[in-house]
Amino acid sequence: MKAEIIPNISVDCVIFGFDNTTKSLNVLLIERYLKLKDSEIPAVNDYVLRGFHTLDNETIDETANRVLKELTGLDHLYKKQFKVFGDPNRLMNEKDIIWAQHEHFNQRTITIAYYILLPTDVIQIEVNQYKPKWFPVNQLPELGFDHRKIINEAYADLKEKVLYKPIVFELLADKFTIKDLQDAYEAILGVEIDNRNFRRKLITKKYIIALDEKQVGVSKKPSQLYMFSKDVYQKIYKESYLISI
Amino acid sequence: MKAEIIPNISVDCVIFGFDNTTKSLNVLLIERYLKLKDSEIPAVNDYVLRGFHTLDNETIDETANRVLKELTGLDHLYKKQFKVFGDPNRLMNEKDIIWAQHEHFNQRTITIAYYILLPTDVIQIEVNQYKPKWFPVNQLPELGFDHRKIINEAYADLKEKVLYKPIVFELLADKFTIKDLQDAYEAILGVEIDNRNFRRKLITKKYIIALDEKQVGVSKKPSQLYMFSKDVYQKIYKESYLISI
DNA sequence: CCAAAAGTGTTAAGTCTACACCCATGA
DNA sequence: TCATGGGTGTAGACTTAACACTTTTGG
Repeated sequence: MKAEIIPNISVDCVIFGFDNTTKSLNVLLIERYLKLKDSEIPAVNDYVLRGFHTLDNETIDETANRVLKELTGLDHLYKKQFKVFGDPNRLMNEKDIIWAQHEHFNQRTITIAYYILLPTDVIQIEVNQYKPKWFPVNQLPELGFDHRKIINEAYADLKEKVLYKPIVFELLADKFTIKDLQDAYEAILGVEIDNRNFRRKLITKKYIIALDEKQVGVSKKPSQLYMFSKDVYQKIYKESYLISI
Repeated sequence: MKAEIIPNISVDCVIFGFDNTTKSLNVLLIERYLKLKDSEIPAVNDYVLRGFHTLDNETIDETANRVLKELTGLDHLYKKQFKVFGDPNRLMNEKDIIWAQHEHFNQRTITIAYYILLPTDVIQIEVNQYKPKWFPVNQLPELGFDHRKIINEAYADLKEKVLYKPIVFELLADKFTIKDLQDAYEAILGVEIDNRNFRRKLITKKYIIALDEKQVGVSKKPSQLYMFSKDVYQKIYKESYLISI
């Protein structure tokens, strides 16, 4: 029995990648391109998030995993289901309608949106059949459907969560420097952070563990590498009820 | 053109009410009862959350509003869409199957879950046709479908959010005492809070405003009433980036 | 020896924790 | 005048913010 597509339920993934070199928080997008035969200029030519319709025998998380596997080749990425976009008119601008006719989907679809965190360099986008491209979250191209809204809401959620959950680490390699951490926070929050205070604060944390290793291949003083211990973190933060409204 | 039900998409609402008298965080549930003609004992007799299927011309939020209007008579309650429950086998235990046959819904349904915050005493449950009942969140009755799971996840989300967002106030009347606030936090978090430190901390906040009013009708020293100013809160917290992981 | 980024210290202000008694009121 | 819960103060530990220079390294 082959699994059937559920036509009105989809999953869209906002893949955030932190680029350590440019210190930029990026979003992975694929092109949406359509040229009708009677026209010179393309009828649709913009970017969208990758998404799939859910199959009738899979969970929502599994749908998200399929999207991720296809686009990144990876399993087990950090992913957060953050909101449903279900406005009846969400796919109703001109290009979306042209596209929907061409792709033969028509009825109202609600989409369950996830965001995903990873360091950009763990995936090789060149070899992917969908030709995905990274765009800085603050310089997005023209976007199809309601995907600009989805990305903006994902980003807002990320900005909030990053302040009180240890999710920055998902944007970095397993071994990172304190500067990397700071760069990631600065890129996400769009603020400058005092380097001395930041180091002091973070190095004191028990779950940020100095390794017996330094950076290699840099033409300057190589910096100390650290790792994040989820286990230690969870032990410490089992119950800490600091009300900080 | 009459709006049609979307058969595979529903909205379920976890209505949390804080009862100031018993100092208990409660959940509003309705009974699910079914007696088949050939049997003495009811085939189904448990409690569930109230939910509706989404109509094809309404947003998800509007579906949630319909649920709330019906169950509480109120609009404009604080509501948070927190998670989608879409496991293909989520309605597959014995009673759920009997119930589904009886109610003529069968196919896989995904439900978009909200939680709602209000003070229990703003609604009169006795007059409602569905005979809803409050249950302390820590003493839930037997629950149908996957609603125990939904409630538990709603509660977990609430516990987390209450620490860094000003949502406790949604559980209290517009005018409240500092003790009320403390009781609400204690009920939600299941901890005891030092009264002196709590008062000091909260009274200092600019957005917690002392009124020219005291409690009336209490047979002891009447306490000072306060209100929460959302405006002041938002002005203060426009951008405060304290990383507290 | 130079360029580049890593790494470091101090002070003052503010916040958190722990702890126990007096006070104002209505009955 | 009493019972009840409202309301208060302090000291020590800790955390934060603001601020600029020295050190280490590879090339």
